[in-house]
Amino acid sequence: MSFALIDGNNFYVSCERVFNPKLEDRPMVVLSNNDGCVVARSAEVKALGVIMGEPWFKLKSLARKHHILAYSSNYTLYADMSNRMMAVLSTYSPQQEIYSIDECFLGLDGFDHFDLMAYGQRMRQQVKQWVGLPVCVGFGSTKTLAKLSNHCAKKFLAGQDGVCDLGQLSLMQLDTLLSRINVGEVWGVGRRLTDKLAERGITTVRDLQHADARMIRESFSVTLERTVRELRGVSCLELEELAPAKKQIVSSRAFGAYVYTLTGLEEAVSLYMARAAEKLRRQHSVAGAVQVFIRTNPFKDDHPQYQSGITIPVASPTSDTRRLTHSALLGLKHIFKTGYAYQKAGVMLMELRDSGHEQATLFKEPVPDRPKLMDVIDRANVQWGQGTLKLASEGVEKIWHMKRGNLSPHYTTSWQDLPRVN
DNA sequence: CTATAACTCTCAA
DNA sequence: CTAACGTTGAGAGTTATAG
Repeated sequence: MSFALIDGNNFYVSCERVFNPKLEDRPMVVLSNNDGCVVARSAEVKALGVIMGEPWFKLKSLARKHHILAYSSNYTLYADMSNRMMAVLSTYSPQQEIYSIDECFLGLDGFDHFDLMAYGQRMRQQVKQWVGLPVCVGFGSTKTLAKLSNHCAKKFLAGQDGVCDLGQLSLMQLDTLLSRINVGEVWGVGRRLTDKLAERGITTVRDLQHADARMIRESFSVTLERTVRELRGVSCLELEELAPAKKQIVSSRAFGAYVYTLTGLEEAVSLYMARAAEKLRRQHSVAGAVQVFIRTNPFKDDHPQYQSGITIPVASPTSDTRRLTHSALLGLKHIFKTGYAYQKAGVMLMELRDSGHEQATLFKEPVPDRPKLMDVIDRANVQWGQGTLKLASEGVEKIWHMKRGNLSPHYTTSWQDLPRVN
């Protein structure tokens, strides 16, 4: 068994460029919610030294100097583009694992005598032509190696034209290549681990590949030991074709403007719970407990700080927005303290299980579930847009709404957003 | 004491 | 003019708590 890992290049940036070709070759970024941080960078911006996650306001002067364009994130567009890309790639193997919005693994069982380099080129070419997005392809005998291979393809380290197959290198070539890649590029090795590994003299991928497995398990973790094995070509991570149901569902957001009142927080929590409950119903689960949390802005150290959260069990597991919201608002009242500038709130659905065979309750619920009502609400919001039907507790003013200063049109999902051609 | 729950840390996109 | 810093999910490891 071997794997392919296909990854979109600067995915969000590339999505914007598909519909606005003037952005090609321009230094540009896409920002996180509230136009807060840089979450995607074009090659031109990377060359200027802009790092991932940098707060946008800190880049303002650099941006002026180099005419960096910044787009608010348009997740509706990116999700739709992702679906198109995944659909094309799914035709290249009977086994696909969609790992994130911009990357997927393919299982290559029985592709032993394929010309993988040519196969990868076909994927690239077809995704570019049919969807408009540039991608890179990496092949390897384990998922970790396929990931690393993709990294090489992107950096033109051992690949040609955005495709790389580490399996085609001789042992000597591979050894040399791995000794030139920093250990931090390995899947699962973040900044913290990079530092800890460096203390033990492990700085390159090659170092990690040859590290003593028992030492790694004892000094680090079983996870890293698995990574070492995978680097040696021993497959420890399987392809997960169907995503398992989530064990928890979170909906949280920073506000566009500080919120000071309980009413304001109640509106936000109601909205977040509506989104979370939609996700819950989509995977046909019910929740046994609800967590709600609020906090002030931790970056403002001259402001009084407060953060709190509370978990409220629901009387019986449910996916009914009204009952879940009721519990969340109960919790919110409990933790709310007046006199603070709140910057973020969120809800979490916990103790999830399959709906359908719910435990019969001993006592009658004060508020009974209304599954048909929930179904009508979900359908209406899909058909006519989010927020078409909602609970009154969400309110209407929403002065705390996200900041999205430079949002591109929903080119692929809204007729209204299509530019007029005259 | 052990078993579990709750919480913290790390990583990923 | 100033102030302006993401979201979601998982897993492992550690600490607190119940019995």
